[in-house]
Formats: sequence, structure tokens, C-alpha cells
Amino acid sequence: MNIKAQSLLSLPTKRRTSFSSLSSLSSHLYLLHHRAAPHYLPKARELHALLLTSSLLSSSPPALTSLISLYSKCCCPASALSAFYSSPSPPNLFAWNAAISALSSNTLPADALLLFRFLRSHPSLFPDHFTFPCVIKSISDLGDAGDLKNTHALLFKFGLVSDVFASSAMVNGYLKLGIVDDAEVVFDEIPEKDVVLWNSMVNGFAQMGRFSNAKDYFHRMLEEGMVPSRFTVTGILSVFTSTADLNGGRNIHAFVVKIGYGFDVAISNSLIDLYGKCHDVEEAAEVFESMFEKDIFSWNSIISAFEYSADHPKALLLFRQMLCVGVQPDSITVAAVLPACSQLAALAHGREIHTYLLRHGIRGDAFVDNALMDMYAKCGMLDDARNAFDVMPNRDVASWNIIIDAYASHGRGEDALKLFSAMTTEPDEVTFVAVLSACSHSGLVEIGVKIFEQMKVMPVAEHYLCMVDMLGRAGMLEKSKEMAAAAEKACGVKGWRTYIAACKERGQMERVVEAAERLVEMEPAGSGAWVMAANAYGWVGKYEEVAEWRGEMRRRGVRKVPGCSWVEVAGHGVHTFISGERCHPRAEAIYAVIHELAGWIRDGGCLAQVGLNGPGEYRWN
DNA sequence: ATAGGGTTAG
Repeated sequence: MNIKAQSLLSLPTKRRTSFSSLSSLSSHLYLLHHRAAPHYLPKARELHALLLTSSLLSSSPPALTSLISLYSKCCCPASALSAFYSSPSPPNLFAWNAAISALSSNTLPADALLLFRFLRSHPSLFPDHFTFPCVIKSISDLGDAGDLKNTHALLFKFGLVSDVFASSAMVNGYLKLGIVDDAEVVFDEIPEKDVVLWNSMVNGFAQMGRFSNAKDYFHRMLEEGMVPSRFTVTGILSVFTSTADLNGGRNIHAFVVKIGYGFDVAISNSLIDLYGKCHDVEEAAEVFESMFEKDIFSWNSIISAFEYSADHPKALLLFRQMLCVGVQPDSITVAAVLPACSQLAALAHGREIHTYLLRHGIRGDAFVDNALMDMYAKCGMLDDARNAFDVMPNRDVASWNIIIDAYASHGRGEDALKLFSAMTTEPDEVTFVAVLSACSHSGLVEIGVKIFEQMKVMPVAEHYLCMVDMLGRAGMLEKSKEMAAAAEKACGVKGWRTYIAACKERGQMERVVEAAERLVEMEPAGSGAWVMAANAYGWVGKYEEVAEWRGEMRRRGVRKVPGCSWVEVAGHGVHTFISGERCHPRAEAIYAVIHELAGWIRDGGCLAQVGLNGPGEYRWN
């Protein structure tokens, strides 16, 4: 046994003989558990067995406490608790505290509180300043405001109101539950505030979205000479990230460098997130490149940063790099990178990522499942999207929105409506956008109008646009125009643009001219309205007006930004077509097909305008 | 011997 104990604990030989065992064993346990993580569990079990056979557990109270704490650090609260309960001698307060802590720090708050109740009915043991922080944390995790206040009162009873540890936990709890006044009372009560207590205020306010309070406390703590910790920095950074305050964030960045936290991984990750959300993707990339050590957060943040800036090719490229350097993507990576595939209609990549998920057993959550479904839908694979929907274990409102929108954009309005009425969650704003666009694309005007009038959410720009579009497509141009005018406040020029498209479709060029003039009035610097008005005059044969509008446009220096579209061709990358250009190597063949299609469309009795775009080419890897 | 904040990503 001794040899085994020696090898396990790496005890020096000399000490082993003087063992009185207790102190040296405990100190080794202590050293061990400071480095503990789940992979230490086998060692912990071996140690446990050893302690049992050597009867140390009954003779040495510290050994029991250390063992409980060790199991806790191994994320094994069940073993911690069983060690506590099976202790040969009655556990002392240290052991009780360690056991309560093991439960509360391993997301078992209810069990921690149960154990606390047992402790409260103990005849000779009383909770102390080590007990309360864990208990208060558990209560806050459960979100019980009444219990929190009762426990606050208990602090008075046990003379712990000025304890900074219990008070930090109290502040966290109160702010988490939105009870600001009491949090501030607790805070003010503490004569010697430490940095953790300050952080609790700053981060608490930051998390509840009271950003100016968070900033106030941050500045106050600096004024009072507190040295901010890393937690302070990440907390205050989240404030500037949430408010998309680039300048405020830059100041913190400078401050971070000044106080020497520039190479902290978590802080750098927060900075990437900050710059990403503020659409300064170059700066985000610079922070990312400067990091010596990148973790999964760094990769996920930088991929998202490129996604925020709609640089989908770069997001995909980074995903590949991530794989190359051997960082395992997780569900968050996947949920960030799948939209890139959707936006690029890059089906091959989407499938590849899906396969990757399955192969590596990455557990899909609602985000991933929704992103997969959306990717299939956006790549035109409606059946695959539907299949993903059908096998999804737990659907949230986004899942329903995505599948309804999928049917809508594939022109399957009836199916979309069927799904809408089968919804098992409350519809939200987005649902109605999808449903209205379904009606719009399938000519279901009456039902669409009824849904619009009766929907239980406040109409926003998107809803109005759907209505303008729906009425316009159905040829109800006067009604469509009324809707565009009514929606001017909500969606500005977009309503008119939609209306104009419908008028063009119907060949109602007078209406186009009229609306385009209104557009130019509203948005004199934008090119779209000018071009549209000029073209519309052309279509009705008023060529002088065309020249006039074009001339005026030139004088004012309004320039047209060419539009572009793209498509992925299996095995040949993504091809982009820019308006007015014909630089694709196979432009001729492509146009031959377009003209053939146009012929079919015309023969089918439809109006068609083709040949406006010219093929270009673009590969993103 | 035991304790509070535990940061950042969809």
C-alpha cells in the first residue's frame, strides 16, 4: 500500500516514514486538486480507495474535505457527495462546505440547497462565510427572489453582512434577478470592496443590458484606485460590443494594452467579437493574427466577424484553416459557417459540413439543425430541408420560420400555409414575413390580406413589403400603391421599389414613371430611382425625357453600382455575374441558353426581360 | 482543508 501511495502522491521517501500521513497527504491532495480536471478522475478514485483501506478517512478530517473538493474539481459531484455521505466519522463544517460547494459549482443548485437545509437542522454545526457564497450562488441559479431575500436576512443573523465573498454572490444574484436596489444596498454596505465585488456590479449591469450603469461602476472603480482584473475588462468590453460602440471599445483596447492584458486569450477573443460586431473586420483580423494562442472562441469569433461583414468566402476559408491547424469545430462554429454556405448557395460545402458533423459526432442543437435546414433550402434542396425539419427533435420558432420560408420561396404557398397552421409554437414577426411572402409568391391574395390584417404582431417594414409585393403581383396595382405610400414611414423607398417592379411586370409604365419620380424626390443621391425613371420614360417612348433624366443624373454625379448574382456549379466553384459585363470564358454558350430559355418563356405567354447581366467569374478557393 | 466573479462564439 505504501509503495502505491508513494507512487500516486509522489511523496518523498523521507516524508513517507515521518508520515503521520495526514498533513503531507492533505497538502499533496491540495496540490493535486489545484491542477485537477476531469482527466484526473481515475487518479482521484484510486486515491479514494487508498484512503478507505488505510482508514485515513476516519482519522483525518482534512483528508475527507480534500477528497470531496478533488471530486468536485473533477466535475464529479456524485462521487463528492458519496464520499461525504459514506464518511466513517461525522463530517465537520469543512466537509459540509466542500460538499455544498461541489454541488453548487457543478450545476446542481437544488441539491446544494437541500444539503444546506440538512446543515441548518444540524444541532451543533452552523453555516459560516464559506457556506453562504455557495448557497447564494445556488439560489441565484434557481432564480428564486424570495429565497434570495431570506438568505440576505440570514447573513444578518450570522453576522456576515460585511463579508465581501457572500456579498459578491449576493450582488450577482440580485442583479441576475433584476433587483437593482438591493444589489446596490449590499454593495454600499461593504467597507472594504475588492475587485471581485466591483466586477459583480459591472458585469451584472452589463448582462442585464443596463450599459450606462455598467460604465458608471467601471469608471468609479478606476477613480477609487482599483486595479481592474481580466474579468473587469471582458465585462466592460461586452458593454461596448452590445452597444456596437466602436470608439468606446477602442479606448478599452488601448487600456488593455497599457495595463498589460494585451495577450490574454479571453480578452483578445472579446476584442475580436467587438470589432466583428462593429463591422471593423480588418481590426478583428489583426487581433486574431496577433494571438500566439488561439482557442475555439478565437476561431468562432473571427468566423462570425467575417459573417457579420457578409464576407462569406472568407468565413469559409477560415473554417478550412481551422480544420487544417487541427482545431475541432463545435456546434457554434458550424452554426456560424453554415449561413455562409446558404448565402453562397454552396451546396457542396454545406453537405461537407453536414457530413463532418455526423462523422465527428458533433451534437447538433437547435441552432445547428436550423442552420442545416436553411442551408438546404437556400441551396434549392427543398426535400432535404423538409427531411431535416421532420427529423428535428426539438423545433423552436426559428425552425418553423425556416421551413415555411423554404416552401414560400419555392412557390409552394399551400404547403407553407399548411405548416403555418400546424405550428406548435407561437408565431413571431419572422413567421408572418414568411407566411405573407408565401401568399405573395403563390398568388394567395385574399388569405394573405386576411392574415396581414389579423396578425398578432406589430407590422414592420418587411410585412408591408410583402403586402406591396403580394398586391402588385396579383395585379392590384392601386391597392399596392396605397400600401407603398402607407408604408413610407416604415420602409422608406423600398415599398416604392417593390411597387415599381410589379408595375413593370404588368407593363404599366405610366405608373412606373410616377413612382420613380417620387423615389427620386425621396432619395436624390441614389442611382436606382434615376435609372428606373429614365428607363420607364424609354419604355413609354418619351425619349426626350430619357435624355433629360440621364443628363441630370450625370450633372449630379449619381453613379450606378452594378448588381451581381452568382451560382455554384458542381465541382467548378462559384461563378459570379456582374451587370453589364461579359467576361465569363463561356459567355457565349451561357447567353445561347438564356436566349433559348427566354424564347420558351415568351412562348409560354410570359413577359421576359433577359440579357441584362453578363457573366464574370469569381472563385473563392 | 472548504469559499465569491469565470470572461469570449451562433
